[in-house]
Amino acid sequence: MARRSDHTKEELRNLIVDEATTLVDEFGATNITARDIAARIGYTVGTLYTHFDDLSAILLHVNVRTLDRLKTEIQIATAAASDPADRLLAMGHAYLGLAEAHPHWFALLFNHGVQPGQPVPARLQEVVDCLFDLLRTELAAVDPNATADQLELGVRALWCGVHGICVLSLSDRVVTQRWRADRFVLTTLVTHFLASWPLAAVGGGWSDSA
Amino acid sequence: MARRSDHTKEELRNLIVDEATTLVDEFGATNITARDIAARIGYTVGTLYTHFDDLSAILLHVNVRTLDRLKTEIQIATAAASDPADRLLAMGHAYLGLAEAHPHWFALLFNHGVQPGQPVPARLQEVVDCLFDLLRTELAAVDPNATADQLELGVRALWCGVHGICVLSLSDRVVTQRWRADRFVLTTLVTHFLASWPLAAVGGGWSDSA
DNA sequence: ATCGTAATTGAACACTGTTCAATTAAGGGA
DNA sequence: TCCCTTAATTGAACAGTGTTCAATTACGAT
Repeated sequence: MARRSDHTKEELRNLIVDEATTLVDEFGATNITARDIAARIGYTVGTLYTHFDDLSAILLHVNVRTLDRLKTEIQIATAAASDPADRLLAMGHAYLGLAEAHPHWFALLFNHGVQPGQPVPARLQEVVDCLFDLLRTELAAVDPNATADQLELGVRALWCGVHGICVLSLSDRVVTQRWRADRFVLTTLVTHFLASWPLAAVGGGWSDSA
Repeated sequence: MARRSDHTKEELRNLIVDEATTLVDEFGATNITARDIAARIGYTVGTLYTHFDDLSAILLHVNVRTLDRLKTEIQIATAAASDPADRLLAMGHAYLGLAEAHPHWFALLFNHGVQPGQPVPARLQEVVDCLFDLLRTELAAVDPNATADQLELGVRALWCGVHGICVLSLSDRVVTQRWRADRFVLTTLVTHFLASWPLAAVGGGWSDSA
């Protein structure tokens, strides 16, 4: 039953990640199995391991797709706004939008950690860096007088804030009452942040280049 | 080998949760097993299931402990500060402090979700509500003129922001470079937020009492 | 002392990720 | 055309997981 000619090595790899992505989106990463993926593409479970080291490796590639899509949607959202502050707000809403539309992708992205070992996928780091750059550019445009240190702190603070909204939005776990105003919270956070940006009081002497 | 007299029903329940809490703290929830817990307290795995429905139920009780501890530490931090704004900042740092000291507890708290079904543990909701109340009180003290709607949005925004810092701090997953300035980020976020609090522009007409 | 009740056991079950010898197909050389 | 090397695919195994349940054991009341 081996069908070596049906797909090239690379096609099959993509096929596996495609199917994994679909399954994660629908059922969540914790509810899918290696045998599920294999069955849906008409192969046996053993085949997965000739193309990937791990099930974990497959899921990491799903994360790359999620980040790629996030980047795309953020770029689209940015293009639609004209003011730097508006662009930052739009980026936040795009972030939240993807998290709401595909919670399982989002959960996998931040729960499925890389082992304490080094092997951080290059493509993943690359997309993250790109997103940070987008943020930094816009925040710098809001007030060109901000120092580099302030800028770095600000970017991080904004990212964290928006991310926190997304994370808590997806978990009616701890905060159990379903919250229907996440977008208002997002606007509140970003607007307040930008209203006093940059603040002279914070932003000096934190970077430890040790 | 049954030792019914060694512990009462309630003592044994506590013993199980105690051991689970310790193991989670050391190894992380994903790396411990029902048999591990049982072995460490000198019982068999079957015993766990006469006292709890699920392994998941045991982990939920671990979460209750985490929240209790969080509440305690936040109250301690609050007591040490005199200004409302300082208290809010101190609460944030206490939050981050626990997350850094016990990352596995923290991860379990926000990853181990309750099923879409209803059974939200009462004690859990109770502690969360208490924490929100603490936040609301302090934020109200910062500016007594804020409306109730603004207050609700503000509390949520602050909580989310701080939470996001904690979450991303614990994951060198996506943002892979280890970040040593989380406390500065926290100060930046909270300070900026409070510097323009409350903002008339946001805070009206978001609450849908439908 | 005996009995009934209930906690405890340990052996099973179905399922997971993962491995690996054996099988099968594809391509090249005679 | 046939064979032979190479490599992808298989399917049956393995160890380990959460979970169940009849059988066993110990306790408290009679």
